[in-house]
Amino acid sequence: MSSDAGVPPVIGRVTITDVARAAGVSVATVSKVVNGRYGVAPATFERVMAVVTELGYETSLIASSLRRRQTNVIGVLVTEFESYSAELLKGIGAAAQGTGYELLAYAGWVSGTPRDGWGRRSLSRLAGTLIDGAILVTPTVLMPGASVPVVAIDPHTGRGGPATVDSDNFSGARAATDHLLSLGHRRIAHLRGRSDLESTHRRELGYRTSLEEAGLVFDPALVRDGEYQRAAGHAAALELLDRPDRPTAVFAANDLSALGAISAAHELGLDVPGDVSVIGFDDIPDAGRSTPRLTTFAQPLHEMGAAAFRILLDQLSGHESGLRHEHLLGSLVVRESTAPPRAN
Amino acid sequence: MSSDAGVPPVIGRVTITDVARAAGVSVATVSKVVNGRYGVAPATFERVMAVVTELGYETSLIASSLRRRQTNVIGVLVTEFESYSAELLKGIGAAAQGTGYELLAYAGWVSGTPRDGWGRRSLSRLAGTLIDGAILVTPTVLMPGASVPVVAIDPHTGRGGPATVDSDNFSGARAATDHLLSLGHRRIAHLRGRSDLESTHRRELGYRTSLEEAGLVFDPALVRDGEYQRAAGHAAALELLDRPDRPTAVFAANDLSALGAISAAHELGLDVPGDVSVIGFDDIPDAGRSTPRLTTFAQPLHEMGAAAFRILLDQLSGHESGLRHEHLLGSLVVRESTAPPRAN
DNA sequence: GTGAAAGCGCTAACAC
DNA sequence: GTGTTAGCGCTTTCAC
Repeated sequence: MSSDAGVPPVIGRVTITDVARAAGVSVATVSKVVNGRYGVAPATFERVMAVVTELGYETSLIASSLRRRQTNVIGVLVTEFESYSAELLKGIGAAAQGTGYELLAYAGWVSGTPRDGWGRRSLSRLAGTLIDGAILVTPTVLMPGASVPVVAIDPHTGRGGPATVDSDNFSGARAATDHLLSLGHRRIAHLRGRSDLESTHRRELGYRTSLEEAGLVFDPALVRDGEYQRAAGHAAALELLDRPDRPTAVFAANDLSALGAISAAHELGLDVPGDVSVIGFDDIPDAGRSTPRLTTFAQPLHEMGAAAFRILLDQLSGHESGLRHEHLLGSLVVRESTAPPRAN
Repeated sequence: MSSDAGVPPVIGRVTITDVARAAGVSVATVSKVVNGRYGVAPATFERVMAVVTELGYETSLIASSLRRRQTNVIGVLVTEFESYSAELLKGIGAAAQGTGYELLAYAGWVSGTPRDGWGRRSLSRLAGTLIDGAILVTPTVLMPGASVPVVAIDPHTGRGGPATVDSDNFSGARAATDHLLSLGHRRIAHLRGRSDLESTHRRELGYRTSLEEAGLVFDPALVRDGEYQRAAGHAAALELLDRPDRPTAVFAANDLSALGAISAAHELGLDVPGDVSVIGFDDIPDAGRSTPRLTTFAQPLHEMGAAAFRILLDQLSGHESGLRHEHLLGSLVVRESTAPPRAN
């Protein structure tokens, strides 16, 4: 019967005012109790706490963050939740355990709006109030004068701006292309990523450099936009593979578009890797479960997320001296989607 | 030189007041312009917009949500970001595309605090202000009187409370156990999940029911707590397998603990599935990439997430008639970690 | 030891 | 068409 021990029922959200009224004190006192400030009589403390428990009151993160300076919440800003960002998130989450910080992942891209602005927009909307610091995943524009510490993962920008964490896009692309080359492929197509991302250009450059060093002439007709997406990769691969002089291998700028390429090949009745080899980039979880299982250049996504969190923590605690640019190495993972070209 | 065309530099976050001052209007007018309300002269509109662009102003999600009724943001509340919640998140994210809602995933469990309360706490902190509705992932306590629509995924509670989405824990566990049974196993151990979750009990019940129907007596010594975690699964399996009368097969209540069991077996010099078969539950991405690849009962995590989002959207748009409890079916995925017991 | 009051950035009535 | 003002829920001086 404790639920009606003199405390009137509250409809909707329980606010500090409800608690104050029920406990017969002012909101200021409730605030002090809830935040463990000094200067409250033990008896008052008890009484307020009882009501707090009774009503199930929790201070509103929003209201308090509006007034306070810090929230102990770190924001992870992504365009949307897909494999890549989800893997980073796991790494960030693991690193956050035990630090006392809570994580808030925000997918701020509303389809239909221009894609570029999401990072800046999300940051502006959350920073300075809700979050103490932010990890930006693949931001496309520089954000000077951010009001909180920021770490960017695989950003478009160079090293001049905020702290960054990235992986070896260029050498990874070279490793992927070299793998195809060493298998004996000579007609190697490339499915490019999103043109607004720096990683796209670095991967394409790696591809072209490897081709060149192997003494092959770069053929623009063999390059298509895969947009880092499954559907786009599928469509692009369809065009590429549906012709007599089709390439014998495809280097996709990420796994999603590689997976799209595989399904396109299947749709055309082509065997992978028998008729065409496909290699991806990232090593997202799905890469290990496709048929055939995807050969890819693996990025250490968990480690990248964890590194970003650590750097941010450094900045938050005022260690300006902390490492500001971390570059992590990936590795080639050879599975089943690549093989020597069929003898002609 | 447009960056100093009469607009004073602003330090820190750009607020509506800064814009108002720079444009020579009141904050109310800026608010109207920014929110596209009627009653603003074209000239004023232009001028304000120019300053907004100039300064890079974005309305603070926090401040506006404190005042407004709705924010167009849906909260996904999880204990932490790990494989299970990450997969759900991807499904939710896909369903959210194009709906105009933004997603905010909040990991509200700070290690060191009691685990039970996180859901209620997170919800209280965000609901009524920041988010219009919430998807709770594996909540452990009922939350009556939530101030926003809520959908729970795999909740502890029955169907009396909020809308729910779940999978077939009982029949999935039966399918997993039956698979082991059909291979000829008779000594089958079970690694239980977290005791505060309903799914744990239903999976254990499925296991025991299958055993019983096969005419086997349930042996409590063959059941250990795997806690749904890798490390706990490892430790529990170590005990279970390091004895002469060790079981020939292990049914782990989820993939993480199954993966822990496999590493424990390897540590003991046991071959999987040669010496001991291991089967998991969930089919998280890692299940497809272990050595040996894990046999498991797959839950349709993406679909579950998408379903939860759809139900929430229904509630948000006032369709009280919408489906309130969705039950999705999983399927057995036989890979390499299970085989008939070695002939003795 | 406690409460009144100001103010965080914003929106919405309501004046002007 | 524009500005003034109140107030969302909270924290924090500063009186009492």
